[in-house]
Amino acid sequence: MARVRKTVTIRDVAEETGVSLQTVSRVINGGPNVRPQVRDKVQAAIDRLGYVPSLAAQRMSGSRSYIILAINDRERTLADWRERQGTDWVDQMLLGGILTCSKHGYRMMVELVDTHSDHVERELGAALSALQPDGVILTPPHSENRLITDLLAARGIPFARIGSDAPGPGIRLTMGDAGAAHLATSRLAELGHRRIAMIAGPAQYSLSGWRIEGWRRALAEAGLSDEGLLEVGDFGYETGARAARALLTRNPDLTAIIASSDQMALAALEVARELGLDVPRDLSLISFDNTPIVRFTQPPLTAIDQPIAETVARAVEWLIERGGNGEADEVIEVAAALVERASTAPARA
Amino acid sequence: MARVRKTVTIRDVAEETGVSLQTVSRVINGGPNVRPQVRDKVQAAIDRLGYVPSLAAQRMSGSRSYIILAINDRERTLADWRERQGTDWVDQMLLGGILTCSKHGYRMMVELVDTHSDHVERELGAALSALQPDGVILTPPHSENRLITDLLAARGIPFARIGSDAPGPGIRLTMGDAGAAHLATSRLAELGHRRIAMIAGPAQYSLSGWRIEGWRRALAEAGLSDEGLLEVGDFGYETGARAARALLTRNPDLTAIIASSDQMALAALEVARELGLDVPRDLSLISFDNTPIVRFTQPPLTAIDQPIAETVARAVEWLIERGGNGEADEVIEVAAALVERASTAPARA
DNA sequence: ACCGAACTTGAGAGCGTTCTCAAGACTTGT
DNA sequence: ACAAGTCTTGAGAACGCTCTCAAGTTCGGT
Repeated sequence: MARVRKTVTIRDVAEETGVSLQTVSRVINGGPNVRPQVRDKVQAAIDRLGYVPSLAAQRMSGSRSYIILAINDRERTLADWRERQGTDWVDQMLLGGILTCSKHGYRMMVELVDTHSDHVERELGAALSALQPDGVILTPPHSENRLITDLLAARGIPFARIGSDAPGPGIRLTMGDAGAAHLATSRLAELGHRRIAMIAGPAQYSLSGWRIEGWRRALAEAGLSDEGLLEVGDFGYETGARAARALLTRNPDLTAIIASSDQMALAALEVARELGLDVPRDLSLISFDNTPIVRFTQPPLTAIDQPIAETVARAVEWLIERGGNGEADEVIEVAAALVERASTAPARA
Repeated sequence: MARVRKTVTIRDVAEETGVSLQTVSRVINGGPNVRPQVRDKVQAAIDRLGYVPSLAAQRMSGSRSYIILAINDRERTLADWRERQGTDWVDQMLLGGILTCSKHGYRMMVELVDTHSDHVERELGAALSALQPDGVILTPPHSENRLITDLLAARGIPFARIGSDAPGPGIRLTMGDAGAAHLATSRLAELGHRRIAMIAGPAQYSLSGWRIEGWRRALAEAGLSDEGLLEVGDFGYETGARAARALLTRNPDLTAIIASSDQMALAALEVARELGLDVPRDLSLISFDNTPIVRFTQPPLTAIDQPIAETVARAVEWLIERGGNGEADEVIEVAAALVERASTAPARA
């Protein structure tokens, strides 16, 4: 019915109630110093007219932009996407972000930025100038890129670094990578495995190192060696397959593999099949990520569930609630969990 | 190095080059009537200063907002997400949209809106008022919601309806659902299958009907009956399992199933396994969507590849390029393809 | 050369909000 | 009851850009 042709502005509300623009503005922003009676009257008019402040205008007048910008790696995102490998990381992140943003009246935008180019600064700078976000969320590997963090710090934009605990500006969020790898490895040792390999992610991701560290520590605690048991992939299927093949041919006594991504675990599963190994009878397999895919493989994979959505949600919350005030030398750790499925079993005798 | 503390504005560029704001604005927007010499000088200054126009200010001054808003169903998105069922639809859509938007200097935002609530109008209206997008992309089931399309039409915002060909305002994009179902069914008939069942999606989605129609037509052409071969699910795993069980117990002679989503196909695969049926020896299976999951099941599933990303890309392109000018009684059809994998085989003798 | 047309440039208003600052109304303490 | 606050309200500028419109400049045809 209320067929809105012309945009309803704060002025309409002011005229409707007979107060000044400023008073309406105060009501909108929950500002102090407004008589309850006036506040109610204005709020009623807002509801009646269906008034919603224009984001653009709010931004213009020097206040917040109500936008949180999430930066993802373009190259990897595109590759995942093109090959339909399951970009579920993006998905989880987006949803965790959108939900939390909307809870606070914010919006989330996703920007794909190329890590490897010299244009990083230009690309990111352009996005920041255009959007003027109130906060930025950096995912790996951008969260470890000094160029980027410096740029953000110089502009005074609060930001969160996910998957990084390198010192420097910005709040840091991690997902308990070392602990998770330790947990997975210990569990395998508990099941009687003595030769437990790791297919790690690329070295430029700190989390790769943390996982290796957790794995090594658990091995040491169980009195096991890590010799010849580490291979590195790039999180993708191809390198995962190569790594698995190398591990399995080099170590005939291998009975368990921990892969640093679902894709690499999938590859290991396939390689095992090719080599005539049964999972989990001959080989136990644990993956990182726990994207939807691993529930439907044969057998379903035991996996470390990375709480990406929750982590991003926490990052958003921090940015909105405390992003404004100064230094943030804080590390938030969101715990990952081990989801046991059918790809793990006691070691063969 | 150029450590930007204060935002660079159009005024800085104007002063730097000694021309008026208006002239700089013309250069930015590629407007006509600027001497090449002046244009170059201004452009050089823009590059030198690293100037990027503020989206908010551009929007304010009455021109475009450079924002395309994509509306998704909140309920379904959340359910998918919570259960980690793979929200790949969102993913594909987002990426297709983001890429195309950024190619044209636009941005894409995702808004989750609840279909079933009476608040649809309010929720969407608020988003529109706040963002003032230059175009809106509606996905099913919103693309068929009269309340929504009317609201958009009344506000004069160009919009694209994906997965709907119901007459009405807005451009419509479909993904060849009838044709795809026909193709899948014919292929199965070709392989010698005589009893080919369909697990369809819910009736409120037009595409469910189109797929049924394509299936029926192909059956008729092959001289086959559809009796007792149709079940309906909600695209999710649970209802898919229920439907598959019903079909398989009711029809002992059934040798092929087409499922209207990957999740439902996965469910059918599991039900077949439970019933001791081998896929594809005893039962052929074709799914719709072709999300990453189906490549890694055992066996990998033959699937109709829904070109979601491309469809959204086309929608975005249309909105940006021709969204402005008036009526859009146009239907764009993006073709789906059949990707054959190991879940289909000749009918058992 | 001359006139009208087309091209090029600039000045100023306006978009919808919030910020700063000042003025008026109401309290409180003595 | 009066000075000194504290609350409440409003006026006007400012944010960065594009629009409209008018003025100045160049060009083509005769």
